[in-house]
Amino acid sequence: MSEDRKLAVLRAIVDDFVSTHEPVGSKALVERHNLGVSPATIRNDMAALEDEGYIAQPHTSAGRVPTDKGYRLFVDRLSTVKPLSSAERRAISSFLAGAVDLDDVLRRTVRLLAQLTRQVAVVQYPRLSSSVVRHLELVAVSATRLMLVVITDTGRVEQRTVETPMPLADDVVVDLRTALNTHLRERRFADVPDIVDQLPDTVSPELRPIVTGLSAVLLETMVEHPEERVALAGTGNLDALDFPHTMRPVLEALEEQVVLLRLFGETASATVQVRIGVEHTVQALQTTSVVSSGYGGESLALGTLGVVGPTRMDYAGTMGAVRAVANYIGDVLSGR
Amino acid sequence: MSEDRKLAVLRAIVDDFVSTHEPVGSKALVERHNLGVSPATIRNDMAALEDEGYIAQPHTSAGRVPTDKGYRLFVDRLSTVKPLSSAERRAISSFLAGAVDLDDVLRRTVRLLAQLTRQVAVVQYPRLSSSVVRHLELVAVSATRLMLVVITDTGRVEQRTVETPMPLADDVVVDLRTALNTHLRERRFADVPDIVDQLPDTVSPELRPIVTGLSAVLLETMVEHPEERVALAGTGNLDALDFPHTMRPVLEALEEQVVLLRLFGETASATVQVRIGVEHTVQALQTTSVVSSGYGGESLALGTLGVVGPTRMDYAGTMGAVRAVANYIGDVLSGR
DNA sequence: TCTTGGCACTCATCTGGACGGAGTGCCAGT
DNA sequence: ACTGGCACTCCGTCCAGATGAGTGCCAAGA
Repeated sequence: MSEDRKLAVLRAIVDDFVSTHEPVGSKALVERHNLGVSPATIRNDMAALEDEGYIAQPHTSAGRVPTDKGYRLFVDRLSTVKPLSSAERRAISSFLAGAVDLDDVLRRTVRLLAQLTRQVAVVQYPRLSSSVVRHLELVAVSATRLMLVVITDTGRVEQRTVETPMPLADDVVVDLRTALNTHLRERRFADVPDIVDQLPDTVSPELRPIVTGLSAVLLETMVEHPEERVALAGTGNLDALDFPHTMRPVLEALEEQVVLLRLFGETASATVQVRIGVEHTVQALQTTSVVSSGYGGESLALGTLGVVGPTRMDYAGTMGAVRAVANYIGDVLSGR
Repeated sequence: MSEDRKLAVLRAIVDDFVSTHEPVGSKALVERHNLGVSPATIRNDMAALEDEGYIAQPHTSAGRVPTDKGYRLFVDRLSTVKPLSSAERRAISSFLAGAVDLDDVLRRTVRLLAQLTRQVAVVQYPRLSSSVVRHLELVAVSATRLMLVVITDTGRVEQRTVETPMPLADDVVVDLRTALNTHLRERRFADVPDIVDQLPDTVSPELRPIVTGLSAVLLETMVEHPEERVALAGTGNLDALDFPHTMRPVLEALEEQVVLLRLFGETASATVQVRIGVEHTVQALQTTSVVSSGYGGESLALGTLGVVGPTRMDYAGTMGAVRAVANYIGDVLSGR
């Protein structure tokens, strides 16, 4: 029995099943692909593939369906990432052109990705940890209340209010703002903790309690509790038929930012990664596959984006779209 | 035939159908409600209600189902808003306590509302048009690029980048910032257009081209294109069974911010409003009902929030939850 | 040793008919 | 104005049988 043909059969099964969404049998297989052998031979190969766990039968006398393990083999060895058509490339640039700010860029990106793949798209905002502080702003919103605004090089804006232990005069606020910017501007977020630690020592004693309070909030905002955000689109592309009982758990998981971030926390590199069905650590996503990629250039790793869909998806096409969009948005954001 | 009893019958039908989700017949009706008459009598009433368009039969010899018109009558005349239980009240305060910023408040609110109603919740960010400018910030992100940040009294932060026609020195940026704040701080957004118009005249001639450019962006950001935002939660609560074919159009509509804002644009007042099925101007939502309310106090009208669910929903309970949450968040946000 | 045609077998799906039950509309009687 | 009775409609379910796609296995051929 030819090992090569066995793989060809697996590929054919995946192809057919992905497009028809129905179990595929030996006869249909030889008709639709020129395998050059008879159905009986295919049946032998299929039996072997089933023994090895790559395909399964929903019930006796039905065709075969790829297992998660089968998809894995397919993705690893049998499929090549499909480059986008030139029409699709054009769509990307025209879709992203004219974005006015970071929010807008990400909103457009996530919708674009959802549209290209006809699946649910998720785009993580540029991670704070790999950003640089562009500016810190301190605004008195009341006598004892400051609003702290952090602006990063990627255009991300984070804000937070801080209670001060005593009322502050306007010029004190100015001093504080200057002090903060002097020490933090153009510094990488990764370096922030060390700098913030020493911050109270750099100001006059009477300001120290205030700065100490500010430092705590700074740390919390920028390091400990860096509210990483994600944009989501295309939930309407989910097809109830693809999910055994309901798609409720999937929708719930998608709404849970924590889950999405965990998902992406595991994908750092700029290459396209695929996680299939049971490979997920999150229970609710074990009926789905996730295709993801970091964006922002080789070393930058600004963030991650990807799509979530049924395990039965067009991996080649989806991987192509994810890769293309990741490249594109990486260029856009690092060119800022 | 008693008009009162006819209404009682309608109420009973709505009650039963909402809880069982099955067409309700005359016999079941007299059993479950003490109407004090026989099924035959009820049948007469039902026939009348059907003639008048309040209820309908899915097919001959099935029970009756309320029509959108029936729900409308029910909501207007037959149901009273159900106050929350004390446990629910407690849940609200504990859920909202500890929110650190506006984003956090709205995120928590929308999840809370989704959880209380077991439906899809939507919360609009405080409308810019009814906000007051607290502070304007101008940050040079490169020689010819400024980032404009607007902070409102409700804690909302909007940002936008502006290209300047010529490179700007640091002290010029400071001057500009001061000028902007002098004229705009503490002004209502509604007054912004007039002020911005006159802005170029208030600065020295050499700054005029820059200020003109800034003015345009200011207007765009704050008035013409005020990116109103919404928070969404609970899409997992949608039940596929409640929607004829797929819930895809509903999910798509929910993702479309424009649609949601249109939905809410029509709800300004602080009282709870209900829009049922075909009453929607948006096609995709005609299989749903929306319960919404403005928040932010009688006159303030900061924004709107609400829930989207199947027309078959517990209107009394939902209206109670929406009203309570609107009150609560109104207090929280105007107390800032 | 690999491939192939043949064959018996399994089992989901479809069909059509029968049946029960829930529900209705109508009518005549109180 | 209400009620009980009655005939009728039509959905849902169950059953039996037919259909057909698909399999596994085997024995024969290359």
